[in-house]
Amino acid sequence: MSNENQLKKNGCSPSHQGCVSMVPIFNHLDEVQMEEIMQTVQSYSFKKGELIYRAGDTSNVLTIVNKGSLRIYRLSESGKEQLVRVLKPGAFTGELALFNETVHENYAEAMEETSVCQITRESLEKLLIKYPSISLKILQALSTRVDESEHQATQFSTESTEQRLASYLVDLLGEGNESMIVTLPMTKKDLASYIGTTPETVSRKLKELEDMKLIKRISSSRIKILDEDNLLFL
Amino acid sequence: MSNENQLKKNGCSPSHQGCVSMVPIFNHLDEVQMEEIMQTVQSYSFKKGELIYRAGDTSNVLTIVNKGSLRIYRLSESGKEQLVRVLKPGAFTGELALFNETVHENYAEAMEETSVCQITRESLEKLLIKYPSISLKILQALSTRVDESEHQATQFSTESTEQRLASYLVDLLGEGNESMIVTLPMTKKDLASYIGTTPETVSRKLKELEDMKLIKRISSSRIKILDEDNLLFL
DNA sequence: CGCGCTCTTGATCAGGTTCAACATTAGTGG
DNA sequence: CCACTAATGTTGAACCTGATCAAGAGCGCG
Repeated sequence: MSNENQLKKNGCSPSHQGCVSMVPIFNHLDEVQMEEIMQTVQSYSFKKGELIYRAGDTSNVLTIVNKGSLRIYRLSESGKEQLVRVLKPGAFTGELALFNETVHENYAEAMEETSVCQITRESLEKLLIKYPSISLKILQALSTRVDESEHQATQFSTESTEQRLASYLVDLLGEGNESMIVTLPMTKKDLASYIGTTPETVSRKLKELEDMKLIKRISSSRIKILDEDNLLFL
Repeated sequence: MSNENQLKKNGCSPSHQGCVSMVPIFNHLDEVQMEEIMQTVQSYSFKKGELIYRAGDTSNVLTIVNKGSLRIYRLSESGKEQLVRVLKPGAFTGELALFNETVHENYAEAMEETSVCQITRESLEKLLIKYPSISLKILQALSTRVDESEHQATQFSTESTEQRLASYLVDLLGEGNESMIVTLPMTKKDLASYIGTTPETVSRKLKELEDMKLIKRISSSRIKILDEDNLLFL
């Protein structure tokens, strides 16, 4: 982590307790155990656009998002940027450099005012030995991420841009969203990067989907899904 | 796992010990511990083309390749197949269904006569609690896989087919291969699927690379790398 | 030996990128 | 709070990479 970005460094004070109890990899523990974990994590804040780490950095901490959101992106050999995922509160990153004692391969950037907790390799290893249930939670999270990432790679190589955009919108909708309205959680530029295309194409394809009466654009970032079935059926 | 595919089922007999001791997630343990693990795994064999599991199957085992190789592939929503990776001895699969208690999202198929060891969720959880170092090994392996998979997704979305093919060849070469000759570990058809293109395009691009004097085709599956630097520089 | 594959090569076609111009939005400072 | 600037977003036109279709060659396997 770049030192100039460490705006605030403080032990997790009681007022921050809510944060750790929200974290999926810890939230099965009881209050006493939670308190123990609080002692071992450090809390930091980042302003919009600041990097938590960059590719090539060494690191011995796991970073857990507390509030705000992080943009995880990669640069390809030829220098093009690809948005890999967006981390919301409760999600973590940095596991590659941590567990393999290597460098980061991606970049983590604050998308807004964001606070994170970090736990060092030593502390985490102690916790994993003391509470093996935590490793199961991390194993769960990582195998889900492998799945998501392979799914994304498969989509890139087998489906059209239109299909990828459509299924992204349906994913955003989730289960049981009565309003059928989704709010894009990122700029169109980032969305384009995420689904592996250009902003121009996103713009055109959204218009096409609207012309086909599959969606309706409410505002620049809000879209109403009119025909979920046919969106997936493209 | 499909029952009809369980050709051979036997506890790991001493003659199979070599197999488990080769497995990266266990090979840091001593002989006594290794013996304990042997008791908990089951060994199976599969003939070429047989499926170890398919998408949609539930499962409570982790599958570790012993001998031979497995083809892990996915089907996209539109039914197209994509080769996700090839497992060689020591590698494992099935972690998604195992740790998340959900179904498999991909298919595992024997590429040749292949033997695997399987360990159940219950046995594995007991081992993880008893030997936390095993979870660290699995966490390492999974975070490496997340990285590889994200790297692949990034290549799909940011690099040309030619670049992907070239960097695949360089990856195959690895470090310090004096002969500069790589042997394709799969058919051109699978290679095409793996790098996200068609067999026709693979054929054409290989020819282009040869015309550019970057590679030289020795035989159908053996290729000599003539200019590693410029292959990556494309 | 011959039937299936995979593999190669050619010709055509379409989806998506790129470049350029303009519109819109968001961010900044007076 | 408005005005100005920079960045994002939209639309059009030309171009190009790579997919598709088709036909033939090579290869492995029963």
